[in-house]
Amino acid sequence: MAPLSSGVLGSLDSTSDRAVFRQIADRLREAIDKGRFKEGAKLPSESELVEHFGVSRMTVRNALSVLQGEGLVHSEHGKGVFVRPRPPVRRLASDRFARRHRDQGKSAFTVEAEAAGSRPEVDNLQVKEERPTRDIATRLGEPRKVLARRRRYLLDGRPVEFAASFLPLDIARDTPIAQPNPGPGGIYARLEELGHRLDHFDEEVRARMPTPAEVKSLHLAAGVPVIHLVRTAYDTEGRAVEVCDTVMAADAYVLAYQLPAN
Amino acid sequence: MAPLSSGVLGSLDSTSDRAVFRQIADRLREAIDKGRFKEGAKLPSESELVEHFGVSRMTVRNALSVLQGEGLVHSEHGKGVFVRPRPPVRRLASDRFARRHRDQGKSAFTVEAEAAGSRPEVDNLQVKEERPTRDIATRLGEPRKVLARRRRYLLDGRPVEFAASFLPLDIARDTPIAQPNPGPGGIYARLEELGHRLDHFDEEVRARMPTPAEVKSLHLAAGVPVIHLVRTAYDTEGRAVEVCDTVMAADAYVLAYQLPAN
DNA sequence: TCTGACTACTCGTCTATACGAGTATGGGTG
DNA sequence: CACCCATACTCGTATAGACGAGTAGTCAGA
Repeated sequence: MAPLSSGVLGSLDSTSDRAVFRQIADRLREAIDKGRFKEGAKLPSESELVEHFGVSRMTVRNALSVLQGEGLVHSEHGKGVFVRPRPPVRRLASDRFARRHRDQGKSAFTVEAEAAGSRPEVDNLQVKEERPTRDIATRLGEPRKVLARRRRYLLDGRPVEFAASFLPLDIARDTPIAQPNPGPGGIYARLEELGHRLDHFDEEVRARMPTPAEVKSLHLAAGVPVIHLVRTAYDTEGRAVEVCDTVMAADAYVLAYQLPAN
Repeated sequence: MAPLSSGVLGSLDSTSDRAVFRQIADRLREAIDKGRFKEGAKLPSESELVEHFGVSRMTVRNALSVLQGEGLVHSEHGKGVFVRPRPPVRRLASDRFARRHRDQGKSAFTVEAEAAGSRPEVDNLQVKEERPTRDIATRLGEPRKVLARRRRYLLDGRPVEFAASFLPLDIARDTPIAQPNPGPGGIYARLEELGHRLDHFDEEVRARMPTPAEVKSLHLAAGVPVIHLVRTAYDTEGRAVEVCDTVMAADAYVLAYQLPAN
């Protein structure tokens, strides 16, 4: 075990009443913030930190778990603890569903990802009829059944987003929307062809910690929240024609909106 | 110590290769999800769980820390571990800065909060001139100095949001905007009076775990992310006249946007 | 009646130890 | 040279114990 150069991490203040594991977490955080450990770099191993600070291993692990909870580091079994690299973020512009972007044969996700130099994939495609949840039913005007379209999006092999669209069955049944691939321009183009000219979208944005199922599905590291976005599409008659419920890995996204001032 | 009724929490599957502390966390999570422990209710104490599951205390604590990280529970020293209640959320509508909402004497925050039956407070008011950070300078068109207005918002005594506005000094110096209270309608009303008619806002929304400073300032519980919103205001000449950098407790907010479909 | 001490509970912190499982490396064997 | 395996490192899980500190209730004494 290589000795830890003492300059990189300070030592503890035994007179302080701050808990030892918090002091260790502070020192490591400072070192990361100051660039002494760069993105992706390996932190000293637990046993090195034990020796350096003269504490027990559980205390060191406690300190590291603080940093994990902050999303600063992640650990890899058998390898070490590493500074978590910031993944490239996908910018979602508020006009991404504007009619003028619906002319290509590819989905918005595919077009954007390729423009950004990433390799897009869509996964877990599932289309079926079902009973809506209370929330979805309320938003859609209480249809008895809905068409549900679920899919997972990946960038360069990494899952980043899980989306579920719900449409009243009387609109979507026996249309291209009920097909796995609804065709160029996506389901919004199909809705307009079916006479539901879109007027506007409502989007609700929340952030929270992921459920265990979301951790699994999106391969989320500790300390990464999710952005939960619920979009409702309205036609020109004021009817809600689709609700899209999306859960995104928060470290992979920034949402951009442009709002008029009047 | 009252015995724990065995029906509420299951027992462990010793044949499973799922870690014991994860199984305990699973059982507690299920019990919470099914409403067997309601919001604000006290979970069994650590020693009760130790006895019930026949494991060591550190294993129980490990399980509880999983639930803390998910934002499901919070612990209070000397009292117990409780199901985290969901605070009332504040809905931020995308038209909240529209001109028609700028006629009252009160700030948008105050008006909204009182309409929702909450007691609003503003805190830590600080107005000063300073050198902009790299990011702020870029967004504002590289002014040498800016006027910074910082404040913290509280609802019913709980801090929920921390906001910092930055304006180019050549716009804001020696105007009501440089006063602690800029007057009715806020700084946007003052900007328009000064001839900077507002055209639109750009908003960027991110979510992440809070820094230790944010945890302290917003009194955040473990497992609560923050929403980071950066809004840039543009006048009709296309000039960026203000950047507002806002950090919100994610469990207290939902952002609502309305987008045109064309 | 009020107050303060005592007690019994809560979670917080820390130590010491043990074993298991994943990863990387080097060296020996075929 | 290619492969396998031993080994030594990583982190993951779990035990048992100790003490500290915050909370709340009881009970005795002023």
